[in-house]
Amino acid sequence: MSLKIATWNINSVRLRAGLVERYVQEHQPDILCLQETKCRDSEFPSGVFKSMGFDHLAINGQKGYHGVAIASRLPILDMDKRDFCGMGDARHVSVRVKVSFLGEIPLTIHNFYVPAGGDEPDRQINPKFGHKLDFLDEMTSWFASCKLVEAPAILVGDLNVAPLETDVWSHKALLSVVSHTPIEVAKMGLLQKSGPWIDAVREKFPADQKIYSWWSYRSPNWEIADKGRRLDHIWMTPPAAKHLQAVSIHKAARGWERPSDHVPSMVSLA
DNA sequence: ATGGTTGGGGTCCAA
Repeated sequence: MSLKIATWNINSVRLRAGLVERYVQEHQPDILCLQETKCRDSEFPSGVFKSMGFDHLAINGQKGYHGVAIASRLPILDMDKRDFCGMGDARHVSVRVKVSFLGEIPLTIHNFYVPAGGDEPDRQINPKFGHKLDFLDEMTSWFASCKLVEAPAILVGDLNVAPLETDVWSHKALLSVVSHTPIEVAKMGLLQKSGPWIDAVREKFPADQKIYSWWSYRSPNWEIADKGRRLDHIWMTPPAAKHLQAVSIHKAARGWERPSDHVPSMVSLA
């Protein structure tokens, strides 16, 4: 009686379908949420997922950029997607699944790919940064209007914000680097209150511990230099968080052949 | 302070 849910920015699901197979074999998630699938729905390698036992897929893709998907061993009762900021980007998909130990109300899973926000942390000169801030604001107001608190829900994905000092290799060096600026951290804080959402990863890895889920491709010595950031998150409403058993971040996947720059994060519920 | 790498689609943009 347990459920394992994982999230992974795969940076092209077609190119890395083999790495997904390896991850699934080694860690056996029941539900796998992917970001940056980078292909149209018709191009999604559904056969690979079906052959691994993920009979139920909710896909929101687009050509070339972004794209999210949820692969599930459990039946998907229904799926939804929302076009945050009305730009036509495929950055959200959600499903509901029945989980016996969570009771009668289905579990809702939201999978997000929040905009990276470009290089310059100033919306006047960098519209991509403005888009990121607006996206976070819209998530906050949308969840605030959902009245989530009594239902079991999980929010996962590449949120492209590392909120804590221990979510980055150097708090000081990254204060003006997009992903760790005070305005992004403040907006993420408001988003967390909108559930309220509990940061499941930090339930098991206390805030005094450094932990990362992403290492840039631009660092040839990613492991030695270890200039990582925790951009990928798993959050839960209290009725789901009650059942949290374990959290793991699979750093080894960053060292696999032709890796994604992100590694998978997983929670076990029981 | 700077430049470093990757993927997709096509000779450049987003990350």
